[in-house]
Amino acid sequence: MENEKENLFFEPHKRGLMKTPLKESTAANTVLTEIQPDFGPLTTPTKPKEISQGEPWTPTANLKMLISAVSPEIRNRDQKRGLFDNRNGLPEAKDCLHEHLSGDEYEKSQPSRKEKSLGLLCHKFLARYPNYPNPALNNDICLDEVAEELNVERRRIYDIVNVLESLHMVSRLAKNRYTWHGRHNLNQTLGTLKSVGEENKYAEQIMMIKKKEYEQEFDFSKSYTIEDPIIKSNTGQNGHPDMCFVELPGVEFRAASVNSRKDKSLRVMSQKFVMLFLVSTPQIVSLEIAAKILIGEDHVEDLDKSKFKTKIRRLYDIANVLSSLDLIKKVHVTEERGRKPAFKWTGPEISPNSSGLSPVLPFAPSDLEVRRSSKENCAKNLFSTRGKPNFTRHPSLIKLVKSIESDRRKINSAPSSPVKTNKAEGSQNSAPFPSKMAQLAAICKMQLEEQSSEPRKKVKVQLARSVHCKPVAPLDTPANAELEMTAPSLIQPLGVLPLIPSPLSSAVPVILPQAPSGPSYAIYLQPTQAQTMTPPQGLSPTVCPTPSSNATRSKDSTDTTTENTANDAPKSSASARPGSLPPGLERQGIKNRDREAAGERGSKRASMLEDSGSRKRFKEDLKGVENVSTVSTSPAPGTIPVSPRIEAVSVIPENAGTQQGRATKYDASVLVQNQTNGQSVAVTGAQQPVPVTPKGSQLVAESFFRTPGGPTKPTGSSCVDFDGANNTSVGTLFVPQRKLEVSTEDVH
DNA sequence: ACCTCCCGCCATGCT
DNA sequence: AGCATGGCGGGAGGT
Repeated sequence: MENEKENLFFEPHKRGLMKTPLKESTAANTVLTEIQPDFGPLTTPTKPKEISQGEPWTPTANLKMLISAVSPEIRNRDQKRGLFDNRNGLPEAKDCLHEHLSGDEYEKSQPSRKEKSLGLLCHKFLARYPNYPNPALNNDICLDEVAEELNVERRRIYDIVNVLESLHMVSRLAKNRYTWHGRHNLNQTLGTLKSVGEENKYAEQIMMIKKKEYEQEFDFSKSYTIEDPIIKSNTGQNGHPDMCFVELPGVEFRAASVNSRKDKSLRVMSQKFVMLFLVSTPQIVSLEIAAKILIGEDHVEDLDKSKFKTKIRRLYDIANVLSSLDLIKKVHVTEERGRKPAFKWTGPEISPNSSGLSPVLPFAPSDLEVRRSSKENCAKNLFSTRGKPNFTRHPSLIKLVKSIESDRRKINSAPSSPVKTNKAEGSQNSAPFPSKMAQLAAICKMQLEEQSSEPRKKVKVQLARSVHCKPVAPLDTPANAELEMTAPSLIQPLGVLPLIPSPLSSAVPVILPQAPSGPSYAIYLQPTQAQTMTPPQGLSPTVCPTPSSNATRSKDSTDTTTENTANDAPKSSASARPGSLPPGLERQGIKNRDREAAGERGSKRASMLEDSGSRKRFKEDLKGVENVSTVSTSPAPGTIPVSPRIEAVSVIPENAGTQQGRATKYDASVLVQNQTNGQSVAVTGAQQPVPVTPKGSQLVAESFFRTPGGPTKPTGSSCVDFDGANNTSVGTLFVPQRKLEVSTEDVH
């Protein structure tokens, strides 16, 4: 196809091809590492030269390097040919290439570890596909091909794909084949994950953990382990043990094999990890806490070290991919005890897909309808088969099915007009980069590719925009200030909040994918349709304001601080975020976001663990709690007497762009809010006034299923933020006295 | 010394 | 049995 603007729609793989091959030097990879962020020179790629570290790079050079590094083709040619596979240890190849090199030299020529990092690999992978692929085109991904082109073992591709799958950015089509969905479903997915996270009371869990830690520090009493009831509670007892993979309609697993491991898979971990960010007010999650929570869900009991380490390893893998997607960025939280690795959410602000859950959400009726339909679709799929016991479906879903189908038809039939998205939205634009060299390099490369491949300036524009956007980012700042102040207030009685998982959660309808029939993905909206979409949940965010203050404070001990970093703001990076689209594009972007309205919620699956007795107990507690929790959201001021720890936080931002991204994406207004509130705002792109045209149905695909209101829904969207805040705050409490420092990490 | 996390063995489960 | 997936953790690069 001709692609219009950017080549967004061409087939995914082709993109890669488009790149202009500069020359690659073996060193290219190396270069990547060091590449500087500048993009300026996107245009002319010069020849790449290898750069020695330390050498100053010119943008052009960087680009070249990146390209070569990234470009599969190039790599294939050269590296592949011999160098590349060190692993294989093909001496011959090496020899050929590096005959002249001595052992040391040879080694140096080899790609460094960083160059082979999953994060960089992910960037390369992502560079191959548009953020918003044209559904009408063939968006299939052949794992073998990708692995070959990127010169990596297939195992690595699985790591990436699994995480992308958790975000519904890809879906398994068949053996060795995946379908690329890009960011079309992302907001929806995130909204759903947020809802599920809320239902699972992750915020509370986080708080509990922090509390425990805090207590331990002070030797309060026993050493708590993950085992605490609270944690456990979430986990299993209620009957809903761990949550299962949250699926979107149309994006479900089609392979039984896949399903078999669903519960343990990286995918689930990835979703849970994302949930933690979405429910946390400061949106900063340390690996330690994430690991504890994840372990807790699985098996509280054995929290042995090895298990913990393994979990951490996995989280790094996931984090690398999420970082490549610009959804999170690495930061460090510094406490008295030391520095702890953590990640900060830099993705879009998400309001939970209320799937009906929370009345809170202010959707326009029409929107609701739309969502429903989408849900229904989901439902359809979900219901259909798959019997995984683990999943639960929400009753309300059923209703929707009909409408969904009709929608689906429409959608399918609808002509797809190329969406304009600009890919720029994605990472490419992001001029601001993350600190990490690798990322930068990747980004640069992506940009280059785009340019080369695409015609356009759009990209440039976007870049520019992104830059502008950043200002928005400031959100954080306020927060920081507040934090400190607030922290004290945050204190609550330890026991106050019931961390207990809500029973509801169990109730939560899970969407089951069904796989059977044709790939639903086909359904994806078309641009127009997209527009139609309802405003996402995001609306509610506004509501949140209150929380904002809370939020601010609430931040967990750690994070809190950090974010503010102004830096972040700037970076914002619009870049990556899809949201940040050029004006024209924005709409589309928005649309995309919107669609998500419906959310499904996953249910947890019952895991094996837990003792029944405790479960019961928890369940009961939960019930009570839930109610409470709903309420609880509101902070209970003063209850707890803990000393706040967050006294001083120092942020060390480096790059920081965190939130900006979000801001970028969303309207200014939104941004404003954010700033005001601090982060709490959950704005969804959807809101944006996008005039859409309707074909409302289209959305369908995207929309997840949201659970219709679950029974009680614990927190409304707005509440959510709130909760987070509370939680956080709580966390803070626990942590008190430490000084937290957050620093974004750069690259090293 | 600690943080990261690459790498690939090998289990799992479908075909 | 063969192959696709992907859990898992040893061990090494980076800082």
